[in-house]
Amino acid sequence: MAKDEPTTTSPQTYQRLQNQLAQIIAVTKPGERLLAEPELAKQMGVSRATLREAMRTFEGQGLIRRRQGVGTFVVGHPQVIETGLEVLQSIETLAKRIGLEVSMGDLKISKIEASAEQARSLQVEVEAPLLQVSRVILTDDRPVAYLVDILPQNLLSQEELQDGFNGSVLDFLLRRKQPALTKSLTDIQAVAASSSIARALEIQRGDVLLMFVARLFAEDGRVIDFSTSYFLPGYFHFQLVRRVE
Amino acid sequence: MAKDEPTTTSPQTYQRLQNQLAQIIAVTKPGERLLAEPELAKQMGVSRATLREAMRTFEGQGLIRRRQGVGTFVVGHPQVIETGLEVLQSIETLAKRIGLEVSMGDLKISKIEASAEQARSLQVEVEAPLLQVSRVILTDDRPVAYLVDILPQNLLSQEELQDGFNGSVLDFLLRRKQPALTKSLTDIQAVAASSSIARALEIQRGDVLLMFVARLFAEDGRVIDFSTSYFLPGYFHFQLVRRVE
DNA sequence: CAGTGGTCTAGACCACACG
DNA sequence: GTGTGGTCTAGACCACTGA
Repeated sequence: MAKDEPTTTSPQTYQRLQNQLAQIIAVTKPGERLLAEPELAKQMGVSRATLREAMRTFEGQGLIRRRQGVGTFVVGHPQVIETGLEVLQSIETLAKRIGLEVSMGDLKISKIEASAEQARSLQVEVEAPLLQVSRVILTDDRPVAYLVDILPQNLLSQEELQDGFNGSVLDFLLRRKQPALTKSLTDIQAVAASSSIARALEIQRGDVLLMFVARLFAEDGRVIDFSTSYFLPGYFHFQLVRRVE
Repeated sequence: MAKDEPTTTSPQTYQRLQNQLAQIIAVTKPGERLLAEPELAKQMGVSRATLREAMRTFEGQGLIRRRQGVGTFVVGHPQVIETGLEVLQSIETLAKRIGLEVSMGDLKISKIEASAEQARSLQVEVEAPLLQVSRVILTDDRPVAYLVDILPQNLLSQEELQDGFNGSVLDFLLRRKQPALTKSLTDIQAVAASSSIARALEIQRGDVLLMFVARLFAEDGRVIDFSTSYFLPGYFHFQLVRRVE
């Protein structure tokens, strides 16, 4: 194991704190609340800022969940959504396959005009009419993914989405069979949560997220859907077989 | 585009700051230094803590680079290493293919004993002798990836690595042809940089990183190498074709 | 050595959830 | 209202770099 080799004489305060916090979290039952930050900071003999810094780690691992106006809670070990990346599947399909219950929250469907980037990705003109579908995936009342689909309005009207829409644009398109889909070209990145996404996922701004940016292609080569997906670490295991040649 | 809809009356200070900072960075030539933090904070009328918070974004995007004891510098737009994920290739090979110069820094080769996790991943006994090879990839003197390979000592001795070793364990194994490699099973995650990794990559603790955890398999099914790779966002574009079925 | 970023403090005010 | 987490301040000290 690679060790931290501090060139300083004593460990940083936040590292000491992290150990103490790990203890506290370990002995706290899932669902229970931690002491309020000012109180906890006082007990541990540090300022609130330092305490919060130490807490970031655990928030990032999904071990605690902080809710403004309510408190900080210990989270039980969640069930992980494990999947290969070779085949494009909706989160809903994935979850169903492993017997995990997921629900959708915060569904927003809005008409927008193509920005320069969107126009390029979707192979349409700038300011072309687009439909934007955004939603949050929850498991056990916990937001774990934030998904945004953007597609030309002529491919999917707001009205069509009313009946039998489970939230997944992909599932909807697959069920409709028209146009026929072939593949998705996905870009994989790591990003820090912006304020709006942090709010949607009930995490802190700056927290780490895995992001997929994908273009979905039809048989005729058209781009049908431009999607951006944000995943909380710890709740998903994306795997991939890479060939050696 | 989804807008931030602040329920509050005025935007947060750090958001205003980010706009101002974006301006400053835009008009500063790559390689030039920004004003010192206390000075900059004073000019912008905020505390240093708030300024630093606003700077995190740009650090994460690789637009600025902070070096303790030296200063904060504007970074020119780097060349992106773009690649599909289907085929396992070393960073060195990738870079060469697109004509990008990379160098290796901070090479460490050490003998360790298998931890429980490592033993499981490599299919060996706990405390079995392992070789750990860690290194940093630099382009243009900028650390962009931190790579750790762990493999059984009987597969690769410290001595063997002396001659013609470019840093890539994968390239070395491929060149040796024995044992024959078949595939890599890779797990994709997003993580926050720990103190030690932040130091190696010259970023801030907590900054966002893309992480690959991979097991490399030989023809006979043995696990030859257990590797962990950390990538700075902005310097790599990992792409993937996902099948629809 | 002087000047930089890295960390920490004590305190304050705000936005939010809930009764 | 009360109590929570979210943000911000002014100041301090430390660790690091390079002259």
